[in-house]
Amino acid sequence: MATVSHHTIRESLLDRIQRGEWALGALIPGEVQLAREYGCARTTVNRALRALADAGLVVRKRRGGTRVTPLPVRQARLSIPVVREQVEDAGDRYSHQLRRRRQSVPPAAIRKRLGLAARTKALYLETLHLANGAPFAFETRWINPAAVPDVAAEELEQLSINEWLVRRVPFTSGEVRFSAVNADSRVAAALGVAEGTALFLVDRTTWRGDVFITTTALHHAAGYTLHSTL
Amino acid sequence: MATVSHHTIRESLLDRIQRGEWALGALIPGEVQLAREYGCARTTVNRALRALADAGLVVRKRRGGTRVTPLPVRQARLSIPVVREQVEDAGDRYSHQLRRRRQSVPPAAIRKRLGLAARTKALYLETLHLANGAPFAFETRWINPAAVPDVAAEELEQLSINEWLVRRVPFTSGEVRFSAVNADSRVAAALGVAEGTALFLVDRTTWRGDVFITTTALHHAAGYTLHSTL
DNA sequence: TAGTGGTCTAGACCACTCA
DNA sequence: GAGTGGTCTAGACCACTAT
Repeated sequence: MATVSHHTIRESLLDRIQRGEWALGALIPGEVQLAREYGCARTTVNRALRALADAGLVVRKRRGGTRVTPLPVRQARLSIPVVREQVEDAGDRYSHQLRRRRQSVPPAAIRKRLGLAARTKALYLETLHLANGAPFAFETRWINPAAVPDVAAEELEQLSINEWLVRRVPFTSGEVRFSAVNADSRVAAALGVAEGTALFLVDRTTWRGDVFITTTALHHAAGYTLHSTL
Repeated sequence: MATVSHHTIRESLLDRIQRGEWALGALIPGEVQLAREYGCARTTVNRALRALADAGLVVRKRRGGTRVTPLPVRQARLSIPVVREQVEDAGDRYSHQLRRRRQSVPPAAIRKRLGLAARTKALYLETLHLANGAPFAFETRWINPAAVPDVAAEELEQLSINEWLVRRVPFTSGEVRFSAVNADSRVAAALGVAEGTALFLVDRTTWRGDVFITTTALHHAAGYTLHSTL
């Protein structure tokens, strides 16, 4: 029997969309109709269409049918790996240095983000990540002490705080922000670049339920590129 | 009857993973087992698990079972909208200026990327995108003339080339790169910032099948931030 | 070779929303 | 009210791979 997989149908529909069989914003045939066309169960067509909808290529509405997305907004999926993996995936040797570690009262902006009471101390860490011994990224991080078990200093020699948290403290949601900044003197010194150099900054905040866990700023060395396919 | 939806199961499993019921890398019960536990069809459990796998929280292998991802690599989904929408979504008024438009022989790097023969001319465009009249992003773009129908200059007064291409020329695949660069004199002048200012650069290349369509560099004004949830 | 996930089917009922 | 997608079920067979 002619096996018609949801992959086949997905590819076929994608092709038909891209060839312009249906205009942008136009209605495409319903699931029942397509199932007849392709000679398969409606479930199979449904799965193919759901995949296309996930990819943002069609928009589906009950009773309203399925339409080609009017203005195709392509989505890029970025994976945000642990720094060590980024370095090792590039074929480089990873190492890290804990540069600073203290308990202190965070600045107001951070305190608010971590949901701490005034004058409460939090854990502050500065880590330098290296690739083949050269600075790769400079990380500053605040940790909500109430949300995270104690970290022994010795542990941080083995595992960067970055990876330690990923392994030990699960989070339920998070936010990332990417931007470009000129290196200030402190970061420039840490990364060994000239002050003012454009750096790729990744800001991340994570929490579990409604408890903030940590917020971190990762300044990547000059030339760093984040890429993805569309 | 107690309706057990794949959403319910997904949430429940997510919760159990996040509460640490299974260690990182540990095997979780099979689909049949879970179906019994939740009192539903295997198909339903399957769908929930597939969703978790898509999100990168579990890894599934035939015969090998389903495991909690050893090192959870969280994925961020970024949508890359048309510049106009970015501006308008922020509540600003969008406008654009076509600053330059000429046919010329592209530099070797670009020529190679577009797959053009030596000395072939391509279309080069410079566009300034504005938000409330202030520079928002400066776009330079090379277009493979063989892949794209002629663009009349008048059309580009109505629609930026960015949006014109999205609407008129479907593509099948693409690549994006994000990085930080110091503004050179030309870009600095266009955006009205000091030379050396850190700018967020988005490089995009798209093609249809194996024909290159266009490659573009979008320099965003200082302070631009791209964000996403994890 | 056996066990696990991957997938398809045929049928059913539901939920939403457009006319 | 009716048509479309959303989802669940029960059963089946297949494909991969760990042992």
